[in-house]
Amino acid sequence: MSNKIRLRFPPSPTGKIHVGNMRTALFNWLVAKKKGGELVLRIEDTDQARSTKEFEDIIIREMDWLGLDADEGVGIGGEYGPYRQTERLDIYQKYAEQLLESGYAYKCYCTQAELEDMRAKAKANDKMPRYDGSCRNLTEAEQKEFEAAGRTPVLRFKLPAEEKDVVVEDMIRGNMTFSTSVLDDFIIFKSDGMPTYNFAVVIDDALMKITHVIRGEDHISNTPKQILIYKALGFELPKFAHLPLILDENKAKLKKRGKDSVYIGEFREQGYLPEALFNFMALLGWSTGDEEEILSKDEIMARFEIADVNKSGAVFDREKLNWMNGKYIRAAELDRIVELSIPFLIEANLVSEAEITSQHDHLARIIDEVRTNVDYLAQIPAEAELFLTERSFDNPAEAAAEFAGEDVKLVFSTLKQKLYAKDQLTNETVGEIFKELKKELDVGGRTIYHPTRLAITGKGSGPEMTSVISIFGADEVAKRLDSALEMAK
RNA sequence: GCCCUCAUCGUCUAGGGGUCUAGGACACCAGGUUUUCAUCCUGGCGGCAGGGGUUCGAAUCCCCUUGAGGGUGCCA
Repeated sequence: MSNKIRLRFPPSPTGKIHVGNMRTALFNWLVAKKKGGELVLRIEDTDQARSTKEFEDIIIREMDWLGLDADEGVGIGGEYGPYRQTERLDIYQKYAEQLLESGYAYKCYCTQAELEDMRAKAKANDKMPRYDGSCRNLTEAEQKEFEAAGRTPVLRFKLPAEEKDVVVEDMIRGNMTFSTSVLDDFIIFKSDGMPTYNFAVVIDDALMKITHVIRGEDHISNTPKQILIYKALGFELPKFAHLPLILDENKAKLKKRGKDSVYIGEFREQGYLPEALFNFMALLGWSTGDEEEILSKDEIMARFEIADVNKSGAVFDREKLNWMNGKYIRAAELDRIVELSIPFLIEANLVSEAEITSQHDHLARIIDEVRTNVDYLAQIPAEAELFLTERSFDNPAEAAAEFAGEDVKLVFSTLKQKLYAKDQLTNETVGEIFKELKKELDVGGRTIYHPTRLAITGKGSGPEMTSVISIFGADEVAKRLDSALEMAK
């Protein structure tokens, strides 16, 4: 047995994983890896109505994409398994039994309707909804009676009379005190035979030897209940840290089944780079304190301290993510960006599957040119289109008028001639051509550039002319120049 | 309602009694580079929620108010 620290990421597979959950995974990963500890991936699937294998697969796939590798857990294995809660029922039952025997739990036969009634009444009287404890001291005869009536009991945790205040020590927030008077005899086993969240986490975290529990702020009020269970079972308490929430544009908690696409998969599909999302998520609720915000995984890991995490919620700012992702796209190896961009090009019907090998260098040249224009790779086709399709004018009549302008003919013919005079067209050589053109011809710069751009690309703006021309090559440029002149007639 | 938490530019944040006429990043605006767009560079706009204390001195400490968020489930 080592004294390695052990952390866990325990999502429930009840929806597609989004940045809120993933940021929690990220911080756990950071703390674990930084200190040479272990990260456990546990699947909390006790909500039978909503949990699906599909969502579980998505969680694993997206963690993998971001490089958040667990050391142990679902899909990996380990000595503290199984790691899916539905496969640990016998374990929960055993501890529930123990609680029942030691008097820390009791069976409750109240129906959902009765409980709802109780809640409604409490609300009407401006009281906090608390279970009234009606089943707390049922005799065996009474219990038999309920069972005979076909009622299936739940198990409730009996609040220990000796506990007055429960103090949660939090690595980020310091101490938080809860009076047991605001707690009630909460359910630990549902009538469907499943443990509740508050019960299962404690058993699992204790048995899996978790040393640090880092989770969202939305779990703060669960913590005192869990601490009571730890104590009742004689388990050692882990350290807790509650992260500030990631908020939507309305400053509300991100919803797992919400409408806004903050799902990790959507970022992947839109061509965000994992290291950009990683970097961005790390900066939600945490910062290095200095001015550089583009940080590698290693830098983040080296500088991350859980105690430095903020206490207040952070709004998810897509604009800033876009900026950061664009930075990463421009800084990345071209080959990688090309590989990642090709599917988008195929999807947009700009190239065929068959062409990608023969056209590879040409595509790479184009992608390299247009990457400066995009925030994410799904935007590549729109930018690359003009290089991969026939020319089309937004406004043919206006273009024709432009081509009919004074000196245009001269500019085009001189340009053509110079293009063929070079044995190679690169940004540099094309740049020289334009310099010569300006010097030799007595025309304004606008008369050179604007009609030329319009003739070649059909658009009024776009990538630099030197790139445009060197990408198209002399023949294609000449062809387009000629046909532009035809339009002017 | 009750419990808990939080509170610096529109957003993400630095700041932990004097060096703060509050620093950076995104966004926005302007200028430069590119005779275009974008990239890139420079500059600008913009904030300590309010009120009381404590102190020689408060963005920083305390209290109250206000606001926001979370919880209040046989969801996790």
